[in-house]
Parts: sequence; structure tokens; C-alpha cells
Amino acid sequence: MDYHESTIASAMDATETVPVQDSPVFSYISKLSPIQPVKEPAVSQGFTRLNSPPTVFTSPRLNPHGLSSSLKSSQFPPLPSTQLSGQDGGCWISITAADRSGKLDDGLGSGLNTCTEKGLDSSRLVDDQTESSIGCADRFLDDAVYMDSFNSNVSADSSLKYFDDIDQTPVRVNNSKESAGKLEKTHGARGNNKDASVDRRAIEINMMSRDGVIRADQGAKFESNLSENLAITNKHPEKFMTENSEAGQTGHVDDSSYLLPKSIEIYEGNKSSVETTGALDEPVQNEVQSNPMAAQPRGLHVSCLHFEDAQQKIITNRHAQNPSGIENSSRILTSSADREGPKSISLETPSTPISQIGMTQQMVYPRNRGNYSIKVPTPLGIGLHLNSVVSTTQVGAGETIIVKSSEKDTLSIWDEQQVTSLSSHLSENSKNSSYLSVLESILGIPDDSRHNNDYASVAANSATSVSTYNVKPLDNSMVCNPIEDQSTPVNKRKSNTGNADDAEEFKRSSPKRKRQAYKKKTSESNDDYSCKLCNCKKSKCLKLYCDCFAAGIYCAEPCSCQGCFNRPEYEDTVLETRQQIGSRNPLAFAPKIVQNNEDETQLSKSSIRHKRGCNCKKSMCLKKYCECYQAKVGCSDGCRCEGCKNVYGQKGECGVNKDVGMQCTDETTDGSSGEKLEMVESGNVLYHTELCNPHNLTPLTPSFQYSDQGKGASKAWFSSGKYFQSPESGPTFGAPCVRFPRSPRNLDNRDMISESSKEILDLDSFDNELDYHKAEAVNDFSFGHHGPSNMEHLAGKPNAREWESNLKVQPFSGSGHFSSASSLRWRVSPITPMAQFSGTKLPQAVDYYNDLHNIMEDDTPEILKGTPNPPNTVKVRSPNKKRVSPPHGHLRELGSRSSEGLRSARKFILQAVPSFPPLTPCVESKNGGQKKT
DNA sequence: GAGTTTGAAACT
DNA sequence: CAGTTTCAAACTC
Repeated sequence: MDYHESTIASAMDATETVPVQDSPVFSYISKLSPIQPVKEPAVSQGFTRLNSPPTVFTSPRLNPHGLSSSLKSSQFPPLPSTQLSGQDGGCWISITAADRSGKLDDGLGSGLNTCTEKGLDSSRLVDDQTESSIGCADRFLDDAVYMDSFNSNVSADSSLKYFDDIDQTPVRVNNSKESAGKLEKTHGARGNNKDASVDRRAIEINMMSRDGVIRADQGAKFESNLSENLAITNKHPEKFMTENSEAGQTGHVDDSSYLLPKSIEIYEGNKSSVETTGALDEPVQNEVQSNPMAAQPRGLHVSCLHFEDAQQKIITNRHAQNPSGIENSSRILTSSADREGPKSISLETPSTPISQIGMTQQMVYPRNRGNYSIKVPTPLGIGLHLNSVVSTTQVGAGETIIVKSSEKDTLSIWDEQQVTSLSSHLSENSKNSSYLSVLESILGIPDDSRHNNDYASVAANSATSVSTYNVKPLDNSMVCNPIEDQSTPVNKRKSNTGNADDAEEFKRSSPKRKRQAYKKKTSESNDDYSCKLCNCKKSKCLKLYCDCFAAGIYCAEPCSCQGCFNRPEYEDTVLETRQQIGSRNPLAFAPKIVQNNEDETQLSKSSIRHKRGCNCKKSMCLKKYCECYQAKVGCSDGCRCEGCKNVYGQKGECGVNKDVGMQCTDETTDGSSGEKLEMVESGNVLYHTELCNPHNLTPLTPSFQYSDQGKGASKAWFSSGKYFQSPESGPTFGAPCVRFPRSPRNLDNRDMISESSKEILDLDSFDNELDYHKAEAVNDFSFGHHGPSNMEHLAGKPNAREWESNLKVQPFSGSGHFSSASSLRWRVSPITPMAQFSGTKLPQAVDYYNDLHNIMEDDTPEILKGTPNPPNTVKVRSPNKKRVSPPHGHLRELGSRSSEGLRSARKFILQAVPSFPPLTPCVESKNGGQKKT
């Protein structure tokens, strides 16, 4: 696999290391964390009461534990990171990155991350809290574009040291040339990690890694790899160890230019100590070698964060590269990596901030509406803020921190004074209040704007605060302009690290109040797709009645559900239930909002419809009772509504080609099923797009065609959180929200598709995206066949022009993954800023692909593996029937067009592919459907 | 905050 | 597959 070959070139040159420790920034950072990174168990306890978002395995909501801890920690800044680790086992992660030139790339707060590992026996309360946090994180991740990439171009040496022991031995992930390709296993494998916490940690790590990532476009790989590695390690420590030890030295130092995380330190408790040093890639590579797809799934959700990070990094880098004078970029919040090298700035801050960082990012993750390329989700907080702040430090004279507002992509330079002020504030306030408050104060954010009373405000606020403010650059004066609160629902759900008072207030608030606040905030922020909150009383949150469950996320603390089983601790139950439901209705967890476009040029709001349509009788589709209305999409012919007056489009007004469009078609592919699938054979490619996360609808632009050639379905994230999904598989989407836990047990879990079925598309944002990608043919999104050329694609024969136009995409092709068994094609509009995609989207797509690939490898019969892609693209039509029939009908059609063998294979695939929403933000490739074919 | 309405999901 | 029941969100008061 090229992937194997591709290695992360450590951009760091030890010799070039900047004496960070001596730098003002370092001092600043040191000041930031009042708490010494003592590893002590306590995290869970302290946070137990905190309301945190539910944890979802990976998606919309990050691992509860990690995030929760973060949130909690944020709420309790004073708590030392060590405390966090405690019984539950906390982990403290720091990442340091530097470019070869010795420049430190910093992401504030990036280096700090606290994750709490929830004990298996942790009380539910604790779980809830942690879950919430995690959930948020997951969500955040989902939004983020999947960064994992196979970009062979990016290579870096990395060494990963993993310490997992009761003593909270720090785990370090080092990425350095010297250590490149070397993986040491210093300690025995830890085999006791089987709980969800593992994933969480992985997530946390990923998040951290994100910060560590320097270059968005290239760093992605590193991050992804790192994430994957970490994830793998967490999940399968023993495997990780083995693989690493066995893995050859693949580390290559290719692009020195790429900034790479230099070191990541993780402190974890309650685990047998394990230290592994080696190329970060290796673990993944190993897995890939044995099973190319293996590594992918694990890191999926994590990757989301990467994207955002990458973007931030890009901005930062640009700025740094900018003659403006800021040449040395250093991370403000980097871990104590100094140990590893002079370049790294260690910022040992309280675990709280770290956690928050993770949280913040998720929370703040912006919905890319406009400029896709630059828009970066805003990191938040000092934990959050710092994170959100991408800073470049001018080591030397005065410390200059470049603060970027994710929202406006503006960079601000904090001069020494400002930094000092910030540091001072942090030092002074960290003990009593959240960093957020401090930042807010520093930033001059009005008090009334600082903390919202609502649920989200507590935690999310902090996130929002910084990110929400647009900092004006270069004037040395921080000008913070309140920006629309973009905190994501997830954020909202998560308690933020706001000041202690807020936390207390939040804790005291009744669930209902929280809920209301959350909803209010959600509605205000227009985060329709935000994490769901439920109030289930009888369904145990294990039925689709439950919004959370339906959305593929765990219930969060804000939920008012009773007897809830939709929690990480009941993962097995949840998965089982989901599988049951999925078996009954494969599309049950599929996004409900589908974009149908036959005509590339007509990608528009009109093409977005509710997959199944509504059945309103009295609401006239003017109230949220109507799913179409709720999703802010027009009703389609598929709706059975009466007296439709949907303001977004009435029934019969199908905006898109009615003749072809699925939304207007009542045909039922499967007679038995309500789901309508349309096969598109025409040159027009039907792209079945589930736009789960309108806000995140990012660029549709990078469309890719994927031909699994029988090897697997492909999932692609075109944009953060956005997926395209095959009708069968349903979910694609990139919901910012969660995901269900992937079952550690089987591959199927990987296929779980995050569902944002309830996510609402933001038409406006969608349009923006469209504009952004206008050049891009919509058709490309479809995996269907476009004719001979398409067939070529399917055959794995690259379209030179396409690839050329999208150099950034090429890495994929370059990676053996696509070249061999399958071809994944991205079609990017020439005009599309590649920066957007570089290292980010594609990687995600790749990851997804890999994931699928793994699945196929593992589960797919040989016969299927060789199966060429079906010539037809499957399109989902909004079913007229409530119940969606399984794709069988679809398959049948496909099958009719294909050999019997294929047919059987398809069926097999369907079975193999869980209907669950992916744990990670991934797009379920149409191939999934095609595979079936 | 309680009660009602609504329509999806689940069940038969 | 249609009809009914269950359920929880949305809505109203």
C-alpha cells in the first residue's frame, strides 16, 4: 500500500529547535496553567456531576470521557491534570509541533488536552457527564472533515510513545526525524483497554494532534496517522504494540516543509505502562498492510477534528509565512514536550483547559458556509479559548500571538503586552474561573456576552466566547467583535468550562431548564442539526422516537430522558438495538435530508428534500411537526402531506428535475419498501447526497467517484461533516453530531454511519457551498456511472485531467489504496481552492474508503472483491411510505443488471454493512450501494 | 409547567 | 400493506 510507503516526514529538526522554554511564550504558557501536570486520579470524580454531553463513540459527540473530562476540567480549572486521571484514569495530552525550520507552530491549547477515562463502573452520572462531553467532541469531529489521508506526499517521522500505566506514565508521541520510523515498545502491552474510554482517549489525542498539526494540507496525514495510531493503540494496545514492533521502519522524511507535531504526551492512569516509540504511521501501516482498511475506521471520528485543525493551521501558517514578520510560529499551548526537544513549548496547564480545548473545538466547529477554504472551525477557550486561538509566536523580541478567529478567518496578533495580560489573567483567574472568562476579559468581551445562561453557555460559552469574537489582526490591539454564536449544538450540550459560577449554576439548573436553554440556544444559533436532546420516557432511548438515538448519538446530560439506555455504558445494547432497527429498516438511521440533483448545474436548495417525505395532515407542513419543515426543506412529491404549505417548498414544486429527481418520484424500487430508490443510468449522475449537516456542508466540490471494484464501499466526506451516502447505507452525512459507538467487537461498527437524519440542512450555507463549487459538476458526486469515462473511473483508470486539476487529491491516487483495488476519484473544480481540500477532505474520504475497504476485506467474500462497480448509480427517492424498505429492492435492480454472483455478493454486503451510522463522520459511499450491486 | 396536538415510529 | 397504537416532540395555554 502506498499508504505504507507514505510516511510522515518529521519536519522538525532538532537542531533548529527554538528554545521555547526560554521564550516569553513559554513563560506565558507556563503561567497559563496554574496546575502542575501531576497525574492523579480524580478526573471523573470531579466531573461526575458536571453536565456534559453524552458520549458517542465517535461522532457528533466525542467520547464522553475525554471530553467530559475536558469540560469538567474546564469547569474546574483548579484541578490539576493529574487529578483528572484519578480512578477513572485521566490522560493528559500535550502535543508540540514544529516545522523543520525550527518554527514552532502553535495552536493555543492544542497541546493541552485532558482526557478522562471513564471507569467502566463509573456511575451513570459520571457517564452522562462524560458522555456529554464526548458527544460534543464527537460531534465536533464529525463536523470536521476527515483528515486522515493517505497522502503519500506527506511523510513524517514520528515516534509514538505510549505510556499507559497506573502511575499515569506520560505517553508521548514523538514525531521527529531522528526517531522516524522507529517504534519502540518499551512496555508491555496493555490489554485492559476495552471500554469506550479507549476511543475517547483516542479522540482526545487526535484532538491534540490536531493542534500539533502544522500544516493543514499536509499535516492532515500526520494527524490522521497519529490519531489512528493512537486510536488503535487505545483500542488495541496489544495489537498496536505488536504491530509497531513488527512494523518495519517506514518512516520517510519527505517533506521537511511540512510541519508536524513534534511530540505528544499523554498521561494516562490505570493502565499498564506501555511505551511505544515509532513512526506514528507504522501502526496504521501495519494494519493497512495486513488489512488496508483496518486502520481507517478507528480514526474516523477523530479525523474530523483534524480538518478543522488543519484549516486553522493553514491560516496560521499562511500568516506565519506572511512577510508580516511573524516567522516563528510557536504553539502557545503545547505540551511539556520540551522534554523531547527544545522546540516544543510545554504548557502544562490544568487538565481542565485541555479538555475544554477539545470540547471547544467541537463546540465551536463552524459550519462552513462561505469561504470554505479558509473557514476554520473555531477552537475555543483557553482551554477552549487558547485552542481556538491559533497563535503564532514570535519567539524572541516580543511574544506575538496570532489569534485567529475561526469565524472570520481573521488573524490577530497579540503583542507581548497582550500575551502577558492574558497570561496574567489566566494565572489569576484560572483558579477561580474558567479560562474562558479570562480570555473574554482579555478580549474585552462584554460581560453580558460572555456567558449565556443557557445550558450551552456554561461550557459552550467559553468556546464561543473566543471563537465568537472576531479579532482584528495586526493592530496589536485586540478588537473583539462579537460574532454570531456559532457554538454548535454539541457545544451547547456540553457543559462548558465557563467559570465556576456558571458551572454551579448550570449544575443547579433543572434538567428541563437545561434542555430549554439548550434548545433555545440551538434554535437561536440555527443549529438545527445540533445534537439532539431527548425527553424519552418509555422508549429507553432505544427507539427512533428518541432523537438522540435516531441521530446516532448517545443521550447527553441535557437530555431529560428516563431509563435511558442510549449511553455509552450500554453500548452493547445500543448497538444491538440499532442493528435490529437497521435490519428492519436499513435506512432507519440514514439522514433524512437528501439532496437530489440530476443536473449538476442545479445544485440548489430545491434539490434538497426529506428522504421519506412527510405525512402531515393538520400542520400543513408549517410547523415543526413536519419533518420537512423542520429540516427546512421543501416538501416533495414523495410527501403524503395534505394541504402542504411548506414555506421551503410545497409538494409538487420539486425544484429539481422532477422527471429524474428522486424527490419527485414516487416509484418504489422495492415494492415492499417504502424507500424509493432510483437508479440513474443516464449521463447525469445522480448523486445521492445526504446533507445532514447543512452548516457543515462544505464543499460539495470535491466530489469523487469511487469504484470499489468489488472491494468495498467508499465513504467520503466532502466537507466537514458532510457525507454522501449511498441510498442503501443511508447515512452519510456529516453530521456534526455524534456517532454511535462503534463496536469494538466487529467491523460492522465501523460502518455505522453517523446519522444526521435529523440534521437540518442549512440551505443558505448550502448555496454558498454550491457557489463555491459551482464549477464543480454535481455529477461527480454520484458514484454512478457516467458512461465510458465513468467506467474508466470505476476500473480504476484515472482521469488525468481530473487528477491534474486536483493535485491535492492526487495523493489519494498516489496512495496504493486507490490505485489498486479501487479507484477513488475526486473531482474538484479547478477554481476550487485546493487549500480547502488539501490534506483534509481527501484524507477523510480516503479514510472512509479505507474503512470500507477494511470491511470489505474482512467481510466481503472474495467474489465480491473483484466485483466491478455497478454501472448504475443508486439514488434515493423520498419514499412515500413511512417505513423504508431495505435497499433490497435497490439491490434487486442492480442485481438484475448484474450477475447472480454479484447479486448474492451485494446481499452479503448489505448484511455486512451495518445500518448504523458510522462512528465516524464518514460518507457511506455509494459504493456501499454499488457494492450491493 | 401541564396539557394538548401532531405525526413519526412501532406494532398488529 | 393498511390500520392502529405508542411515543415524544412541538405546541398551546
